[in-house]
Amino acid sequence: MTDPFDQPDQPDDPLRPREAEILGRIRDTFVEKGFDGASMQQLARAAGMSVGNFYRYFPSKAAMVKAMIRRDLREVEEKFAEVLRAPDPLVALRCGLHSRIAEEGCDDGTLWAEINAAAARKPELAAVVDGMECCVFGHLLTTFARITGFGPEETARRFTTHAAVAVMLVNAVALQRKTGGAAPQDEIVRMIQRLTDVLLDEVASARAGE
Amino acid sequence: MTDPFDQPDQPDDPLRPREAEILGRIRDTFVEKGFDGASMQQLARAAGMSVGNFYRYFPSKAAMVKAMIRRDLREVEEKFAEVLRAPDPLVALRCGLHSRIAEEGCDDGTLWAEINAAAARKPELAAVVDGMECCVFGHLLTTFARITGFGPEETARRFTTHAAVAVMLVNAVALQRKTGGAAPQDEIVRMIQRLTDVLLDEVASARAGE
DNA sequence: CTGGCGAGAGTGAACGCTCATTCACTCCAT
DNA sequence: ATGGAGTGAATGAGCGTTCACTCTCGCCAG
Repeated sequence: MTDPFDQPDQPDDPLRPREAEILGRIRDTFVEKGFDGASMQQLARAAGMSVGNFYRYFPSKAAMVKAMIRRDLREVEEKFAEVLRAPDPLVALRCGLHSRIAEEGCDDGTLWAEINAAAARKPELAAVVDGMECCVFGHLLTTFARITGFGPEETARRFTTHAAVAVMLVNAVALQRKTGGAAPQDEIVRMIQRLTDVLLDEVASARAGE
Repeated sequence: MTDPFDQPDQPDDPLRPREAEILGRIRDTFVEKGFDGASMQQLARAAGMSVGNFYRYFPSKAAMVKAMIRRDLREVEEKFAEVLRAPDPLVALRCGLHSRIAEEGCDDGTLWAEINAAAARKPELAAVVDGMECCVFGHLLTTFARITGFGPEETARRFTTHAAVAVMLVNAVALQRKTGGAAPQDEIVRMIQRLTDVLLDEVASARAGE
Protein backbone atom coordinates (compact mmCIF):
# COMPACT_ATOMS: atom_id res chain seq x y z
CA MET A 1 0.00 0.00 0.00
CA THR A 2 3.05 2.26 -0.01
CA ASP A 3 2.80 2.70 -3.77
CA PRO A 4 6.31 3.81 -4.57
CA PHE A 5 5.48 3.40 -8.25
CA ASP A 6 2.81 5.98 -7.98
CA GLN A 7 4.92 8.99 -8.74
CA PRO A 8 4.11 8.97 -12.47
CA ASP A 9 0.65 10.17 -11.57
CA GLN A 10 1.08 13.21 -13.72
CA PRO A 11 -2.37 13.74 -15.17
CA ASP A 12 -0.86 14.31 -18.58
CA ASP A 13 1.16 11.13 -18.99
CA PRO A 14 0.19 10.03 -22.46
CA LEU A 15 -0.85 6.36 -21.92
CA ARG A 16 1.48 4.66 -24.36
CA PRO A 17 -0.12 2.63 -27.15
CA ARG A 18 0.73 -0.76 -25.74
CA GLU A 19 -1.05 0.02 -22.47
CA ALA A 20 -4.04 1.30 -24.38
CA GLU A 21 -4.21 -1.89 -26.43
CA ILE A 22 -4.08 -4.03 -23.29
CA LEU A 23 -6.81 -1.94 -21.70
CA GLY A 24 -9.00 -2.64 -24.69
CA ARG A 25 -8.41 -6.37 -24.34
CA ILE A 26 -9.11 -6.68 -20.63
CA ARG A 27 -12.21 -4.52 -20.54
CA ASP A 28 -14.62 -7.37 -21.12
CA THR A 29 -13.05 -9.46 -18.39
CA PHE A 30 -13.59 -6.65 -15.90
CA VAL A 31 -17.19 -6.32 -17.04
CA GLU A 32 -17.85 -10.05 -16.68
CA LYS A 33 -16.07 -10.78 -13.42
CA GLY A 34 -16.00 -7.48 -11.58
CA PHE A 35 -13.14 -5.71 -9.89
CA ASP A 36 -12.47 -8.25 -7.15
CA GLY A 37 -13.72 -11.12 -9.23
CA ALA A 38 -11.25 -10.77 -12.08
CA SER A 39 -7.92 -12.36 -11.19
CA MET A 40 -4.57 -11.19 -12.47
CA GLN A 41 -4.07 -14.48 -14.30
CA GLN A 42 -7.43 -14.13 -16.02
CA LEU A 43 -6.67 -10.55 -16.98
CA ALA A 44 -3.23 -11.52 -18.26
CA ARG A 45 -4.72 -14.29 -20.35
CA ALA A 46 -7.31 -11.90 -21.72
CA ALA A 47 -4.51 -9.52 -22.63
CA GLY A 48 -2.83 -12.38 -24.48
CA MET A 49 0.32 -12.55 -22.38
CA SER A 50 1.83 -14.20 -19.35
CA VAL A 51 1.27 -13.01 -15.80
CA GLY A 52 4.84 -11.94 -15.34
CA ASN A 53 4.85 -9.77 -18.39
CA PHE A 54 1.48 -8.35 -17.52
CA TYR A 55 2.92 -6.91 -14.32
CA ARG A 56 5.40 -4.94 -16.38
CA TYR A 57 2.53 -2.82 -17.66
CA PHE A 58 0.12 -2.65 -14.74
CA PRO A 59 1.48 -3.24 -11.26
CA SER A 60 -2.01 -3.55 -9.76
CA LYS A 61 -5.67 -3.64 -10.60
CA ALA A 62 -6.05 -0.13 -9.27
CA ALA A 63 -3.48 1.05 -11.78
CA MET A 64 -5.54 -0.43 -14.62
CA VAL A 65 -8.69 1.26 -13.46
CA LYS A 66 -6.83 4.52 -13.09
CA ALA A 67 -5.62 4.23 -16.66
CA MET A 68 -9.12 3.38 -17.89
CA ILE A 69 -10.60 6.37 -16.14
CA ARG A 70 -7.92 8.67 -17.47
CA ARG A 71 -8.57 7.46 -20.98
CA ASP A 72 -12.31 7.99 -20.68
CA LEU A 73 -11.72 11.41 -19.22
CA ARG A 74 -9.58 12.33 -22.19
CA GLU A 75 -12.49 11.48 -24.52
CA VAL A 76 -14.92 13.50 -22.46
CA GLU A 77 -12.63 16.51 -22.51
CA GLU A 78 -12.47 16.24 -26.28
CA LYS A 79 -16.27 16.40 -26.40
CA PHE A 80 -16.37 19.46 -24.18
CA ALA A 81 -13.82 21.20 -26.34
CA GLU A 82 -16.06 20.59 -29.35
CA VAL A 83 -19.05 21.99 -27.48
CA LEU A 84 -17.17 25.17 -26.62
CA ARG A 85 -16.04 25.58 -30.22
CA ALA A 86 -19.61 25.22 -31.52
CA PRO A 87 -21.48 28.34 -32.65
CA ASP A 88 -24.30 27.69 -30.16
CA PRO A 89 -22.86 25.99 -27.06
CA LEU A 90 -26.29 25.43 -25.51
CA VAL A 91 -27.50 23.42 -28.47
CA ALA A 92 -24.23 21.57 -28.71
CA LEU A 93 -24.23 20.70 -25.00
CA ARG A 94 -27.84 19.56 -25.09
CA CYS A 95 -27.12 17.42 -28.09
CA GLY A 96 -23.94 16.02 -26.52
CA LEU A 97 -25.74 15.11 -23.31
CA HIS A 98 -28.58 13.48 -25.22
CA SER A 99 -26.31 11.27 -27.24
CA ARG A 100 -24.23 10.41 -24.21
CA ILE A 101 -27.41 9.30 -22.44
CA ALA A 102 -28.56 7.32 -25.44
CA GLU A 103 -25.23 5.54 -25.92
CA GLU A 104 -24.75 4.69 -22.28
CA GLY A 105 -26.95 1.65 -22.55
CA CYS A 106 -24.19 -0.82 -23.42
CA ASP A 107 -21.99 -2.56 -20.88
CA ASP A 108 -20.14 0.65 -20.25
CA GLY A 109 -22.68 0.93 -17.49
CA THR A 110 -21.75 -2.37 -15.85
CA LEU A 111 -18.12 -1.34 -15.89
CA TRP A 112 -18.91 2.00 -14.37
CA ALA A 113 -21.04 0.41 -11.66
CA GLU A 114 -18.11 -1.83 -10.85
CA ILE A 115 -15.67 1.05 -10.70
CA ASN A 116 -17.99 3.05 -8.48
CA ALA A 117 -18.55 0.17 -6.11
CA ALA A 118 -14.82 -0.48 -5.95
CA ALA A 119 -14.07 3.19 -5.38
CA ALA A 120 -16.30 3.13 -2.32
CA ARG A 121 -13.72 1.00 -0.53
CA LYS A 122 -10.37 1.66 -2.21
CA PRO A 123 -9.43 5.24 -1.37
CA GLU A 124 -6.86 5.45 -4.15
CA LEU A 125 -9.58 4.66 -6.68
CA ALA A 126 -11.97 7.07 -5.05
CA ALA A 127 -9.39 9.80 -5.55
CA VAL A 128 -9.18 9.14 -9.27
CA VAL A 129 -12.94 8.94 -9.69
CA ASP A 130 -13.36 12.14 -7.71
CA GLY A 131 -10.74 13.78 -9.86
CA MET A 132 -12.63 12.78 -12.97
CA GLU A 133 -15.99 13.99 -11.68
CA CYS A 134 -14.50 17.23 -10.49
CA CYS A 135 -12.98 17.77 -13.92
CA VAL A 136 -16.28 17.10 -15.67
CA PHE A 137 -17.91 19.53 -13.26
CA GLY A 138 -15.45 22.18 -14.22
CA HIS A 139 -16.08 21.75 -17.93
CA LEU A 140 -19.81 21.78 -17.38
CA LEU A 141 -19.62 25.01 -15.40
CA THR A 142 -17.36 26.58 -18.00
CA THR A 143 -19.93 25.73 -20.62
CA PHE A 144 -22.73 27.13 -18.45
CA ALA A 145 -20.72 30.32 -18.06
CA ARG A 146 -20.35 30.63 -21.80
CA ILE A 147 -24.07 30.04 -22.28
CA THR A 148 -25.28 32.48 -19.69
CA GLY A 149 -22.62 35.14 -19.90
CA PHE A 150 -22.04 35.06 -16.14
CA GLY A 151 -18.55 35.12 -14.72
CA PRO A 152 -17.03 31.90 -13.38
CA GLU A 153 -17.76 32.49 -9.70
CA GLU A 154 -21.33 33.67 -10.32
CA THR A 155 -21.92 30.63 -12.52
CA ALA A 156 -20.58 28.33 -9.82
CA ARG A 157 -22.74 30.00 -7.21
CA ARG A 158 -25.89 29.52 -9.26
CA PHE A 159 -25.39 26.28 -11.15
CA THR A 160 -23.09 23.90 -9.31
CA THR A 161 -26.10 21.85 -8.26
CA HIS A 162 -27.40 21.76 -11.82
CA ALA A 163 -24.07 20.39 -12.99
CA ALA A 164 -23.99 17.80 -10.22
CA VAL A 165 -27.49 16.58 -10.99
CA ALA A 166 -26.78 16.45 -14.72
CA VAL A 167 -23.83 14.19 -14.02
CA MET A 168 -26.03 12.07 -11.78
CA LEU A 169 -28.61 11.64 -14.49
CA VAL A 170 -26.03 10.43 -16.98
CA ASN A 171 -24.66 8.04 -14.36
CA ALA A 172 -28.13 6.83 -13.50
CA VAL A 173 -28.75 5.68 -17.06
CA ALA A 174 -25.34 4.07 -17.22
CA LEU A 175 -25.85 2.19 -13.97
CA GLN A 176 -29.27 0.93 -14.88
CA ARG A 177 -29.17 -2.80 -15.17
CA LYS A 178 -31.16 -4.33 -17.97
CA THR A 179 -34.49 -4.78 -16.27
CA GLY A 180 -36.38 -7.83 -17.41
CA GLY A 181 -38.48 -5.74 -19.76
CA ALA A 182 -40.55 -3.66 -17.38
CA ALA A 183 -40.14 -0.52 -19.45
CA PRO A 184 -38.68 -0.13 -22.94
CA GLN A 185 -35.15 1.24 -22.80
CA ASP A 186 -35.66 3.88 -25.46
CA GLU A 187 -38.60 5.44 -23.67
CA ILE A 188 -36.57 5.64 -20.49
CA VAL A 189 -33.76 7.29 -22.43
CA ARG A 190 -36.14 9.85 -23.86
CA MET A 191 -37.56 10.67 -20.48
CA ILE A 192 -34.15 11.12 -18.90
CA GLN A 193 -33.23 13.36 -21.79
CA ARG A 194 -36.31 15.44 -21.04
CA LEU A 195 -35.23 15.74 -17.41
CA THR A 196 -31.79 16.98 -18.44
CA ASP A 197 -33.59 19.50 -20.64
CA VAL A 198 -35.38 20.79 -17.57
CA LEU A 199 -32.00 21.47 -16.01
CA LEU A 200 -30.53 23.07 -19.13
CA ASP A 201 -33.59 25.24 -19.61
CA GLU A 202 -33.20 26.59 -16.12
CA VAL A 203 -29.60 27.44 -16.84
CA ALA A 204 -30.34 28.99 -20.21
CA SER A 205 -33.29 31.05 -18.96
CA ALA A 206 -31.01 32.80 -16.48
CA ARG A 207 -28.96 34.57 -19.10
CA ALA A 208 -27.06 37.54 -17.74
CA GLY A 209 -28.57 40.92 -18.51
CA GLU A 210 -32.08 39.79 -19.35
CA MET B 1 -24.91 -24.23 -7.73
CA THR B 2 -27.61 -26.89 -7.37
CA ASP B 3 -29.07 -25.15 -4.37
CA PRO B 4 -31.06 -27.95 -2.86
CA PHE B 5 -31.50 -25.80 0.23
CA ASP B 6 -33.23 -23.19 -1.80
CA GLN B 7 -36.72 -24.57 -1.55
CA PRO B 8 -37.64 -22.32 1.36
CA ASP B 9 -37.70 -19.49 -1.12
CA GLN B 10 -41.28 -18.78 -0.24
CA PRO B 11 -41.48 -15.02 -0.41
CA ASP B 12 -43.35 -14.99 2.86
CA ASP B 13 -40.90 -16.90 5.03
CA PRO B 14 -40.73 -14.73 8.09
CA LEU B 15 -36.93 -14.25 8.52
CA ARG B 16 -36.52 -15.51 12.05
CA PRO B 17 -35.17 -13.07 14.62
CA ARG B 18 -31.73 -14.66 14.89
CA GLU B 19 -31.13 -14.26 11.16
CA ALA B 20 -32.34 -10.67 11.31
CA GLU B 21 -29.95 -9.92 14.16
CA ILE B 22 -27.02 -11.42 12.24
CA LEU B 23 -27.95 -9.40 9.17
CA GLY B 24 -27.78 -6.27 11.27
CA ARG B 25 -24.30 -7.18 12.49
CA ILE B 26 -22.74 -8.04 9.13
CA ARG B 27 -24.13 -5.07 7.23
CA ASP B 28 -21.17 -2.82 7.92
CA THR B 29 -18.71 -5.48 6.84
CA PHE B 30 -20.44 -5.76 3.50
CA VAL B 31 -20.40 -1.99 3.14
CA GLU B 32 -16.70 -1.76 3.94
CA LYS B 33 -15.37 -4.73 2.00
CA GLY B 34 -17.86 -5.28 -0.76
CA PHE B 35 -19.56 -8.48 -1.86
CA ASP B 36 -16.52 -10.34 -3.13
CA GLY B 37 -14.21 -8.53 -0.74
CA ALA B 38 -15.89 -9.68 2.47
CA SER B 39 -14.80 -13.19 3.38
CA MET B 40 -16.94 -15.70 5.24
CA GLN B 41 -14.52 -15.65 8.17
CA GLN B 42 -14.72 -11.86 8.37
CA LEU B 43 -18.49 -11.96 8.19
CA ALA B 44 -18.65 -14.69 10.83
CA ARG B 45 -16.40 -12.67 13.12
CA ALA B 46 -18.56 -9.59 12.55
CA ALA B 47 -21.61 -11.66 13.48
CA GLY B 48 -19.82 -12.65 16.67
CA MET B 49 -19.63 -16.37 16.00
CA SER B 50 -17.45 -19.06 14.48
CA VAL B 51 -17.40 -19.88 10.80
CA GLY B 52 -18.95 -23.26 11.26
CA ASN B 53 -21.89 -21.91 13.14
CA PHE B 54 -22.31 -19.08 10.70
CA TYR B 55 -22.97 -21.56 7.92
CA ARG B 56 -25.89 -22.88 9.89
CA TYR B 57 -27.71 -19.62 9.25
CA PHE B 58 -26.53 -18.54 5.81
CA PRO B 59 -25.19 -21.21 3.47
CA SER B 60 -23.75 -18.62 1.06
CA LYS B 61 -23.20 -14.93 0.57
CA ALA B 62 -25.98 -14.85 -1.97
CA ALA B 63 -28.37 -16.15 0.67
CA MET B 64 -27.46 -13.24 2.94
CA VAL B 65 -28.05 -10.70 0.22
CA LYS B 66 -31.35 -12.34 -0.62
CA ALA B 67 -32.41 -12.05 2.99
CA MET B 68 -31.30 -8.41 3.14
CA ILE B 69 -33.24 -7.55 0.02
CA ARG B 70 -36.32 -9.33 1.25
CA ARG B 71 -36.17 -7.43 4.50
CA ASP B 72 -35.83 -4.08 2.72
CA LEU B 73 -38.64 -4.99 0.37
CA ARG B 74 -40.90 -5.70 3.32
CA GLU B 75 -40.29 -2.17 4.61
CA VAL B 76 -40.99 -0.63 1.23
CA GLU B 77 -44.24 -2.53 0.91
CA GLU B 78 -45.27 -1.22 4.28
CA LYS B 79 -44.71 2.33 3.01
CA PHE B 80 -46.77 1.72 -0.11
CA ALA B 81 -49.60 0.30 1.95
CA GLU B 82 -49.61 3.51 3.98
CA VAL B 83 -49.69 5.59 0.83
CA LEU B 84 -52.69 3.70 -0.49
CA ARG B 85 -54.51 4.10 2.82
CA ALA B 86 -53.92 7.88 2.83
CA PRO B 87 -56.84 10.19 1.94
CA ASP B 88 -54.84 11.78 -0.89
CA PRO B 89 -52.51 9.15 -2.39
CA LEU B 90 -50.80 11.67 -4.68
CA VAL B 91 -49.71 13.83 -1.79
CA ALA B 92 -48.72 10.81 0.25
CA LEU B 93 -46.68 9.34 -2.60
CA ARG B 94 -44.95 12.61 -3.30
CA CYS B 95 -44.13 13.00 0.35
CA GLY B 96 -42.94 9.41 0.63
CA LEU B 97 -40.67 9.75 -2.39
CA HIS B 98 -39.25 13.00 -1.08
CA SER B 99 -38.36 11.60 2.28
CA ARG B 100 -36.95 8.46 0.71
CA ILE B 101 -34.71 10.62 -1.45
CA ALA B 102 -33.66 12.74 1.50
CA GLU B 103 -32.86 9.77 3.72
CA GLU B 104 -30.93 7.84 1.12
CA GLY B 105 -27.75 9.74 1.85
CA CYS B 106 -26.32 7.31 4.37
CA ASP B 107 -24.24 4.24 3.47
CA ASP B 108 -27.35 2.47 2.35
CA GLY B 109 -26.19 3.74 -1.00
CA THR B 110 -22.82 2.04 -0.86
CA LEU B 111 -24.49 -1.22 0.01
CA TRP B 112 -26.93 -0.88 -2.82
CA ALA B 113 -24.17 -0.08 -5.29
CA GLU B 114 -22.41 -3.22 -4.16
CA ILE B 115 -25.51 -5.35 -4.53
CA ASN B 116 -26.19 -3.97 -7.99
CA ALA B 117 -22.65 -4.53 -9.17
CA ALA B 118 -22.70 -8.06 -7.80
CA ALA B 119 -26.07 -8.75 -9.40
CA ALA B 120 -24.60 -7.90 -12.80
CA ARG B 121 -22.58 -11.11 -12.66
CA LYS B 122 -24.38 -13.49 -10.27
CA PRO B 123 -27.61 -14.49 -11.98
CA GLU B 124 -29.20 -15.72 -8.77
CA LEU B 125 -28.73 -12.29 -7.23
CA ALA B 126 -29.98 -10.59 -10.36
CA ALA B 127 -33.17 -12.59 -10.06
CA VAL B 128 -33.79 -11.37 -6.52
CA VAL B 129 -32.99 -7.76 -7.37
CA ASP B 130 -35.24 -7.94 -10.43
CA GLY B 131 -37.96 -9.41 -8.28
CA MET B 132 -37.68 -6.51 -5.88
CA GLU B 133 -37.69 -3.85 -8.60
CA CYS B 134 -40.57 -5.49 -10.33
CA CYS B 135 -42.50 -5.50 -7.09
CA VAL B 136 -41.79 -1.82 -6.46
CA PHE B 137 -42.91 -1.13 -10.02
CA GLY B 138 -46.15 -2.87 -9.38
CA HIS B 139 -46.87 -0.85 -6.26
CA LEU B 140 -45.97 2.37 -8.02
CA LEU B 141 -48.31 1.59 -10.89
CA THR B 142 -51.09 0.61 -8.51
CA THR B 143 -50.69 3.96 -6.81
CA PHE B 144 -50.68 5.74 -10.16
CA ALA B 145 -53.88 3.93 -11.07
CA ARG B 146 -55.48 5.06 -7.85
CA ILE B 147 -54.38 8.63 -8.49
CA THR B 148 -55.52 8.87 -12.07
CA GLY B 149 -58.54 6.64 -11.99
CA PHE B 150 -57.33 4.65 -15.00
CA GLY B 151 -57.57 0.88 -15.07
CA PRO B 152 -54.49 -1.22 -14.44
CA GLU B 153 -53.62 -1.94 -18.07
CA GLU B 154 -54.21 1.63 -19.21
CA THR B 155 -52.05 2.88 -16.35
CA ALA B 156 -49.29 0.47 -17.31
CA ARG B 157 -49.50 1.55 -20.94
CA ARG B 158 -49.13 5.20 -20.09
CA PHE B 159 -46.91 5.31 -17.01
CA THR B 160 -44.55 2.35 -16.88
CA THR B 161 -41.74 4.60 -18.02
CA HIS B 162 -42.60 7.17 -15.38
CA ALA B 163 -42.39 4.48 -12.71
CA ALA B 164 -39.07 3.21 -14.06
CA VAL B 165 -37.53 6.65 -14.11
CA ALA B 166 -38.81 7.44 -10.63
CA VAL B 167 -37.07 4.32 -9.36
CA MET B 168 -33.94 5.36 -11.21
CA LEU B 169 -33.94 8.77 -9.58
CA VAL B 170 -34.19 7.29 -6.12
CA ASN B 171 -31.38 4.89 -6.97
CA ALA B 172 -29.28 7.67 -8.41
CA VAL B 173 -29.31 9.55 -5.12
CA ALA B 174 -28.57 6.38 -3.22
CA LEU B 175 -25.64 5.50 -5.43
CA GLN B 176 -24.11 8.92 -5.30
CA ARG B 177 -20.79 8.72 -3.56
CA LYS B 178 -19.93 11.56 -1.26
CA THR B 179 -18.30 13.95 -3.68
CA GLY B 180 -15.51 15.96 -2.13
CA GLY B 181 -17.82 18.91 -1.67
CA ALA B 182 -18.50 20.00 -5.23
CA ALA B 183 -22.15 20.65 -4.51
CA PRO B 184 -23.99 20.68 -1.19
CA GLN B 185 -25.90 17.47 -0.64
CA ASP B 186 -29.15 19.11 0.46
CA GLU B 187 -29.38 21.22 -2.68
CA ILE B 188 -28.90 18.12 -4.81
CA VAL B 189 -31.61 16.37 -2.85
CA ARG B 190 -33.97 19.27 -3.41
CA MET B 191 -33.31 19.30 -7.11
CA ILE B 192 -33.88 15.56 -7.48
CA GLN B 193 -37.10 15.96 -5.55
CA ARG B 194 -38.14 18.61 -8.05
CA LEU B 195 -37.41 16.23 -10.91
CA THR B 196 -39.57 13.53 -9.35
CA ASP B 197 -42.26 16.17 -9.04
CA VAL B 198 -42.06 16.69 -12.78
CA LEU B 199 -42.85 13.01 -13.23
CA LEU B 200 -45.64 12.96 -10.68
CA ASP B 201 -47.20 16.10 -12.14
CA GLU B 202 -47.35 14.44 -15.53
CA VAL B 203 -49.09 11.45 -14.02
CA ALA B 204 -51.52 13.54 -11.99
CA SER B 205 -52.40 15.86 -14.86
CA ALA B 206 -53.62 12.91 -16.91
CA ARG B 207 -56.53 12.11 -14.66
CA ALA B 208 -59.19 10.02 -16.33
CA GLY B 209 -62.24 11.84 -17.52
CA GLU B 210 -60.78 15.35 -17.58
C1' DC C 1 -34.57 -35.71 43.35
C1' DT C 2 -31.30 -37.49 39.94
C1' DG C 3 -29.04 -39.26 36.20
C1' DG C 4 -28.90 -39.89 31.47
C1' DC C 5 -30.13 -38.58 26.82
C1' DG C 6 -30.87 -36.21 22.64
C1' DA C 7 -31.25 -31.91 20.17
C1' DG C 8 -29.63 -27.51 19.03
C1' DA C 9 -26.03 -23.92 19.33
C1' DG C 10 -21.48 -23.20 18.83
C1' DT C 11 -16.35 -24.26 17.91
C1' DG C 12 -12.03 -24.03 15.10
C1' DA C 13 -8.56 -26.92 12.84
C1' DA C 14 -8.06 -28.84 8.42
C1' DC C 15 -8.74 -29.47 3.31
C1' DG C 16 -8.10 -28.28 -1.37
C1' DC C 17 -8.04 -24.52 -4.08
C1' DT C 18 -7.16 -19.88 -6.15
C1' DC C 19 -5.07 -15.69 -5.67
C1' DA C 20 -1.34 -11.86 -6.15
C1' DT C 21 3.27 -11.43 -6.63
C1' DT C 22 8.06 -12.73 -7.66
C1' DC C 23 11.98 -14.33 -10.23
C1' DA C 24 15.30 -16.94 -12.81
C1' DC C 25 15.03 -17.63 -17.22
C1' DT C 26 14.63 -17.28 -22.68
C1' DC C 27 14.11 -14.62 -26.94
C1' DC C 28 15.43 -11.47 -30.31
C1' DA C 29 16.36 -6.96 -32.48
C1' DT C 30 19.86 -3.84 -32.33
C1' DA D 1 26.66 -8.31 -26.09
C1' DT D 2 23.14 -5.73 -24.40
C1' DG D 3 18.69 -4.68 -22.86
C1' DG D 4 13.78 -4.61 -23.41
C1' DA D 5 9.88 -8.02 -24.14
C1' DG D 6 8.10 -12.04 -22.66
C1' DT D 7 7.67 -16.64 -19.98
C1' DG D 8 5.55 -19.67 -16.41
C1' DA D 9 6.72 -22.37 -12.27
C1' DA D 10 6.99 -21.33 -7.48
C1' DT D 11 5.69 -19.14 -3.11
C1' DG D 12 2.84 -18.13 0.61
C1' DA D 13 -1.29 -16.01 2.06
C1' DG D 14 -6.12 -16.26 2.20
C1' DC D 15 -10.34 -18.17 0.56
C1' DG D 16 -14.92 -21.18 1.01
C1' DT D 17 -16.42 -25.16 2.95
C1' DT D 18 -16.54 -29.24 5.92
C1' DC D 19 -16.60 -31.91 10.02
C1' DA D 20 -15.59 -34.08 14.32
C1' DC D 21 -16.17 -32.17 18.34
C1' DT D 22 -17.96 -29.65 22.88
C1' DC D 23 -21.33 -27.22 25.69
C1' DT D 24 -25.79 -26.43 27.52
C1' DC D 25 -30.19 -27.09 27.91
C1' DG D 26 -34.99 -29.33 28.78
C1' DC D 27 -37.17 -33.55 29.50
C1' DC D 28 -38.55 -37.84 31.22
C1' DA D 29 -37.68 -42.55 33.59
C1' DG D 30 -36.42 -44.34 37.70
